[in-house]
Amino acid sequence: MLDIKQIRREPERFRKGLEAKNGGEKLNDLLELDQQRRNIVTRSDELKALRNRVSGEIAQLKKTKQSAEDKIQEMKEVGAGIKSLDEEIRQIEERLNEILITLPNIPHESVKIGQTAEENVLVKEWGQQPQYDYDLKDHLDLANDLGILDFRRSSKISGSGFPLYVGDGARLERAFINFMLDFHIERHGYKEIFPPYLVSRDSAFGTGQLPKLEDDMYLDKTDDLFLVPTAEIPVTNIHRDEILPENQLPIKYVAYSACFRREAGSYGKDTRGLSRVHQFNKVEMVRFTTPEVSYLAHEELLNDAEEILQALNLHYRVVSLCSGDLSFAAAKCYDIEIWAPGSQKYFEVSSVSNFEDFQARRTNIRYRRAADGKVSYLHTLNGSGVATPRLMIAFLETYQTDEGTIVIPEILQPYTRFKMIKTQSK
RNA sequence: GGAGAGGUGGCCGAGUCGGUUGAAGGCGCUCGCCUGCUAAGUGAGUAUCCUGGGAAACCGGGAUCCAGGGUUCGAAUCCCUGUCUCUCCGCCA
Repeated sequence: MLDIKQIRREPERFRKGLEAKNGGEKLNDLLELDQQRRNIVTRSDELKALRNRVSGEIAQLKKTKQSAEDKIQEMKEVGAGIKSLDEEIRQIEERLNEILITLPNIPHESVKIGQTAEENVLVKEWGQQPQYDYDLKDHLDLANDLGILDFRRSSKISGSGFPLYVGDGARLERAFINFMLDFHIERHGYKEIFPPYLVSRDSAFGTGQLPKLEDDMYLDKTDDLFLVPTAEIPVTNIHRDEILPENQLPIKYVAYSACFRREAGSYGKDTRGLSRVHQFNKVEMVRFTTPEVSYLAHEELLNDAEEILQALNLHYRVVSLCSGDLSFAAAKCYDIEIWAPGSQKYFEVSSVSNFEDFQARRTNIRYRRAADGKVSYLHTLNGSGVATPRLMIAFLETYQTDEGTIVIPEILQPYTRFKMIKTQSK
């Protein structure tokens, strides 16, 4: 959520920012409502001040057994006036809020202005596309032939888009998760969180999934709970409505969670095998920082995610999203795209975002500055570190042999407990 | 799922028959004083949000005692609904 006071102060800056993000033209309405609201609040507050004063007088009169009838009558009218003004305020605030909660965050100054993903900026590449002297399979053929992934049967269980890992495939998936968690905990100093997978409407609103992405989440209508599309939601909401002392910052959490996404309206796009699924596993890093250091933290976060792929020796590139491709809540975002040699494509495995105070405002997470004791909103950031399905794609395709088996790199072997994946016995 | 108890400031905890209670008291914390260090003692301060004024320090007004409604001139205090926590019973991985 954007700050109405800042908008009031520098409307043109916000107008530009919102336009860069293909955001609405509702700024004038917003400012008009804001002005109306403040006028009426002033009138209501004046009446309340009067009522408070006279009520005190009434109390005194009653104490000394004098009649207060005329004052009580007078205050009845004042009370009615307050009630109607407050009702007006309520209605204005409702309309104001409706606009405010749908305005996206505005991009950081370092973000390129652009419309679509076409205009994203390549920031760096790590390693290079590996070369092979034999024909490559894509991950789905590999996995089918090895018997480590069974979409035919999972569709029987749940429908399309739900992976069923089998045997060494299941173990490899679990190895990824544990490897990544340990890596971030031990090398990058994150605290591990194991969060709930169902979250309330408030929580999903807080991180910015609601109201825009309601249709992309699975909803338990009976209890009005959403299955998490990312651990970002529960983990960020850990500190909702809190004021943290500055010396506790930065806070660095890492969480594994299953993630659930309906992927509504994405038919036929990237749908082969694991590239786009309704349920997947992801290790997510979340940081809470002071505003001063959040962009430093953003770079660190990117680095933390990259190191996973470096440790696994997988080629990737990093792009900085242009303004139009940024998510609703993000001020800046890097995507890490991993190379899948069998598919001859890059796949997004991680999104590393700085939300500045946008989520903090929605979730009401603040901190108390050490210097002067003042309270302000902190900054939240998060990054996937990383999502497994596309990691699996790149991994299988990169480490395939000419016999269709998969070689496990040494660093992962303590987790898999095997060095190679061969065809599973049925 | 059934029955009951309860949600007050950073924490504990008091709030009488509704009336200067943003809220006693204590702890903690901050600044100062004092005692050669520590402990003890002592003085002051110690919520957030909205709004008006001011460059700012700050000053004025309003709101907030889980949330939302209601009763009332006036509610932390009464009524209703929701929500969360705890206890007991049932059920269950």
